Amino acid sequence: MANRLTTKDKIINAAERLFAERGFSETSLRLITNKAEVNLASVNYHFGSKKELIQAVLARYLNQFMPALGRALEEVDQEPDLTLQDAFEAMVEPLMALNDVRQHGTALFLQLLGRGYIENQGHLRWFVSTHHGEVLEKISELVHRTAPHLKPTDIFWRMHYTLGTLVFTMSSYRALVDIAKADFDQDNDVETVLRRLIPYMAAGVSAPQPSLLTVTE
Amino acid sequence: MANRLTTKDKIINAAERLFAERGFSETSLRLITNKAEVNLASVNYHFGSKKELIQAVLARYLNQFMPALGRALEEVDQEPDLTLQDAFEAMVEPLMALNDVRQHGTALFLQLLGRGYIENQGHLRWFVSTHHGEVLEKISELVHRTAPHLKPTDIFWRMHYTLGTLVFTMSSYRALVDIAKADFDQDNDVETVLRRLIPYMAAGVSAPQPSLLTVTE
DNA sequence: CTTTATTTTAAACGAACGTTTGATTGAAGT
DNA sequence: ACTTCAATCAAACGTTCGTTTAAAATAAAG
Repeated sequence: MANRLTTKDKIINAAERLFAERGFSETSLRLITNKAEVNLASVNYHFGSKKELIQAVLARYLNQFMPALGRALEEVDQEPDLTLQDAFEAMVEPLMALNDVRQHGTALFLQLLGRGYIENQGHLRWFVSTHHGEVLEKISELVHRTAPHLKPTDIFWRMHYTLGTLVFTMSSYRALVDIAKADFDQDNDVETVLRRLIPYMAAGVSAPQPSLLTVTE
Repeated sequence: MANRLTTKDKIINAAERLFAERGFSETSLRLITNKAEVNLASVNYHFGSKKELIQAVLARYLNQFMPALGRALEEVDQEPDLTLQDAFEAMVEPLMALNDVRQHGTALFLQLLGRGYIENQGHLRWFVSTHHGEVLEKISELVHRTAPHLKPTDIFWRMHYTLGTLVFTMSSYRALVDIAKADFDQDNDVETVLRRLIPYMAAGVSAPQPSLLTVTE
């Protein structure tokens, strides 16, 4: 009957759920420690500060996901006639694998990612691009290969559009799934929501980009 | 030399800038009233509460934008062979018109919209759909007309993807424009950023949607 | 000018927050 | 058995927050 989880794990498990649901600054340490059934002071004892707890929560997923994504992209890069659709689909499995590290891990990670990007202006963007820059490079490379009509600057913008689509959708994940159920009687799990996104993102990224300078009338 | 702005306007002008930059809950009334050079208590005197101030900030833009967007959509609806690209381009002018109501109004509005959607789970989503439901209906209708291969549920999802693309891009507006300048020596104003988005969104929304149920392999 | 509303002001309120403290516990090492 | 040390705990600390109060200042009305 005893709880085999360490205090540190109980904290991080409760924290990520609440962070994903309510955002970082809207989630107090008192709420986390109540939910985790540990003492308030144990957060600062085990993690140092709230900020370091947030980083630990994000790092647990990033450290698993980014290398796995890198490997999946290398693999799909061998494919001779690769489409952008294929490249995006290759990202689903590493994302879904996060469900092994933790129940609802995929949804939690994407929600946390969205929260992190929006809440703290540019901080997470910097962290990801410096700690996992090679993976981002690889994605650019694959996009360039499968959509050679795009200039590097177009690829830059469209990767950010795609990130926006992904994290905004996932940060509203619960609400959207509930509406889809109520209005269309349609059930959606995480993987369905992800796969539903792919045609949109692939078509968007590879769309022709007309010059913006010649447009007046 | 005298300041002709009322206290109420000074508050709302300072508040929207800070809300857009830092988010609602990260912006204290003390910060707003310092920036606006008014007394702390005047917020509660003129607006009642912080929550009502947030609503007033958003309402000022929504009440101008939504009717203008509605008119623009009605107009473009007359067009016999309308494309989705045209429909999206029709939204640019109402958005840019927000620069008249306030300097940098377009960027501010889109940033505020993004903050509102993400920060308070579902509250703004409910407000917009109940107060401006006809305009959203009109958009769905136009999408259905220009992309008749999509089911209503597909349109629902893709409208939210598009909203995500738009508000995420605009909430990172400053950072993205700066990176584009540094890495590609490319200058972008708000309208350029908006128009650059359109091919992506139009291609994404009108992409074919394969069935998700048959996929198992 | 006097009286009445309206607006502005300084000050304080109570609540919630992240963090620190210092005592207490319980297992490991000798 | 005694010591050591990491872990837990209740309690408090100092800040910051949104909001309220009641007096002072200003504008409007008679």
